[in-house]
Amino acid sequence: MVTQLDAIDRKILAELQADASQSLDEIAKKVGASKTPVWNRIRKLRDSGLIKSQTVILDPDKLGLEACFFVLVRTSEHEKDWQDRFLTALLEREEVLEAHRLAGDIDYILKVRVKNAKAYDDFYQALISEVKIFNMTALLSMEEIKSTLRLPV
Amino acid sequence: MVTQLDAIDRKILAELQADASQSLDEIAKKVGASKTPVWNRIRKLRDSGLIKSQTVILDPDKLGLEACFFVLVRTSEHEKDWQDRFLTALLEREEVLEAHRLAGDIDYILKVRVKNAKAYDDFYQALISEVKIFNMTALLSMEEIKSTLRLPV
DNA sequence: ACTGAAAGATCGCGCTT
DNA sequence: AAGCGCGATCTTTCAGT
Repeated sequence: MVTQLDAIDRKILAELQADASQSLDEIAKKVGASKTPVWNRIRKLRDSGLIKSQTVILDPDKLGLEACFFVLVRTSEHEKDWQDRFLTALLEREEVLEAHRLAGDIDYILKVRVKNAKAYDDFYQALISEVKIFNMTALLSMEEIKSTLRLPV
Repeated sequence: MVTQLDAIDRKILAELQADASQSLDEIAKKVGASKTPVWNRIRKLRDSGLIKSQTVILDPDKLGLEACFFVLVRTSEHEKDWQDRFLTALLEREEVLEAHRLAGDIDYILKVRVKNAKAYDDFYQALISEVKIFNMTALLSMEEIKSTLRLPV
């Protein structure tokens, strides 16, 4: 936490998270301040890195990416070299939307978006041919109940 | 997939995903077309729902949300009423960033962002007091290797 | 379907209180 | 720090290829 946020900063962040295409005037009106202070605050939030970027959210189904898997990965290898190769493989593959290194029994979890089960298998085969993996369990999402990157501010 | 995308649509989507704050001029130049057609395409993409929304991405650590858990949920109840209450609970809780209903052994997976382990326990206690859950396993993320909502277009 | 132009909105910033 | 206001820029529309 770089700096303390006040109530107005939080309102601004909430508005931007809800819809970043709003004009400065609209945001200013909603948070109950005028343009200049709001503009200065947004700039500060950007510069501090708290606002990392601005993007559009696409509908994966409409892009034909209808299958979502969560993949639990266990490895027997814990050397630096193996880890580097594994990480590189994950970063390079655009079907991998998230990858986390975990504490405990399971070493990694991935979120993977692909066209269908066949495409997942292609991904799986490609990955295990690149790096040795002890065990990989895929959990198939049947329904996305909730998906947000809206953080409580 | 509502409509077939051509190469220019894909380039536009890639640019918008990379940085939605770019001006129309910049995008037009990068995709090698002029403003008006780009503007018309973007509007079509919006109207079709392929572009769902525009938002800012915040840094969770800088907001003090330093703990990320993936939660595997098994339930013994499969009635509609139970499911409704569970879904409502998930949708209401802002620390739940993602929730998927799964095929197979594990019924649900959640992604939960909170301040610390204590905050996770608060969430956990609140949830199990609201709805009966057979088994819940939390996987603690040690490191976010990759996190993107950038879909391959 | 693209180009170019032009009206209107919005931004970014300096000046003032 | 907040408000005003102006020039510059960007968005959006439209007539003409």
